[in-house]
Amino acid sequence: MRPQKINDQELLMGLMSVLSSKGYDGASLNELAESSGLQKASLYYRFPEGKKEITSAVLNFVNEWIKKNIYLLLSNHSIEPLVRLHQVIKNINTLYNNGDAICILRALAMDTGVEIFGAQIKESLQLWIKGFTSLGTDIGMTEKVAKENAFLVLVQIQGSLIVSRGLGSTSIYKTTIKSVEEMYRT
Amino acid sequence: MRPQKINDQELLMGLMSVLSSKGYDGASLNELAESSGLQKASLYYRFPEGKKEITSAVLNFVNEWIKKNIYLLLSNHSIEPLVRLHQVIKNINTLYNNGDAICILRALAMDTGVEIFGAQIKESLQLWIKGFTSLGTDIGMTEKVAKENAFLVLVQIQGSLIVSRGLGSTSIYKTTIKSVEEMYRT
DNA sequence: GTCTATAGCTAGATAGAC
DNA sequence: GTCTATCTAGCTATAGAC
Repeated sequence: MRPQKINDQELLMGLMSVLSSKGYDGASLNELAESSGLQKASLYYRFPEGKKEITSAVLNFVNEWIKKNIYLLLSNHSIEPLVRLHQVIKNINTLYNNGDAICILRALAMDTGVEIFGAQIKESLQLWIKGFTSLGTDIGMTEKVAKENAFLVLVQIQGSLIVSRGLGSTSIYKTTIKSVEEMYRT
Repeated sequence: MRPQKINDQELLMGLMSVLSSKGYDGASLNELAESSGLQKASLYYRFPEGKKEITSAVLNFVNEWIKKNIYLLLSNHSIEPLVRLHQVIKNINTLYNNGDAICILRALAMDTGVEIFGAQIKESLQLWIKGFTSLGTDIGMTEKVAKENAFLVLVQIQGSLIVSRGLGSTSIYKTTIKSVEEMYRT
């Protein structure tokens, strides 16, 4: 029982960055190993089922991150709604490197990825929507309007990440983030 | 000089569908050949530089499609603005199979694809934006507002495609299309 | 211009030393 | 628990018949 060279958190963060930027098919085990600081064979020790298990573990990690940093925070009634939003926006900016990153959920939502990881992707998106719906009702929106706005936030942020990447500039991401903040200003 | 078994248009359409749903790394030459109705070696006859040339040709095809079915149509002053919009929406619905397809521009906008095809992706996105900006100014928006709305249309449609795929339902795509139509109702 | 067959390589995955 | 070395399958790409 040797000590772990790399702990789970570091490991998953490295793996996530490769899966996000390259996608499931594009991420090779060599790259995944390199980014995580382990050799291929060691990755198989940590994830015996290989690439599928690696990806699934990363998606669980992402799901936990979203739960903690978006969903639970937006549902936390002991914090002022606009303060929650402000903190969540900061977290989202960190997650997406201020618009310069590819969302792993979209990277994996190709034919290959959806077939295998569809349920996990859906779960994360739903957490996101539930969080923003909660925020909306807390500032006085009806359930219906709050849900519509929550979808709009998700749609616009995902879309702005695509367009930012396609145009090679994060300015539309930044504009979009500002307009999201406006949506909840009372 | 044998006759071509498959013409360029059919060929490119088949290739596009695989590249859209699988992405650049995920699309194998075997799949590309199968979807196009030719054998691998025949694909190399048509595209001597291989997968890169195939993808580049498909992106040119997409660019021409967008130019004709979105940009030029939206800029056609001899048609009523709202009629142009209506027709363009129909074309977009066809392109994206009413929300059930993956946009090839987003499929290729991963690290691997952007590095090689970034300029072509950017060109198509800019055509889209220019078209909707034209529509906006024609119904009385200032240049600034028209451009903001054009970005919003692109961002929302791209985002709604992602979320539709992630949730396994096209309903948010359809809602988004309706709200786009609303944006230009005078 | 399209095909079958195959070369050469890199992918995912495993064996076994330490 | 991590490593080096290696297996096999599938990949991109090519050769050469028709």
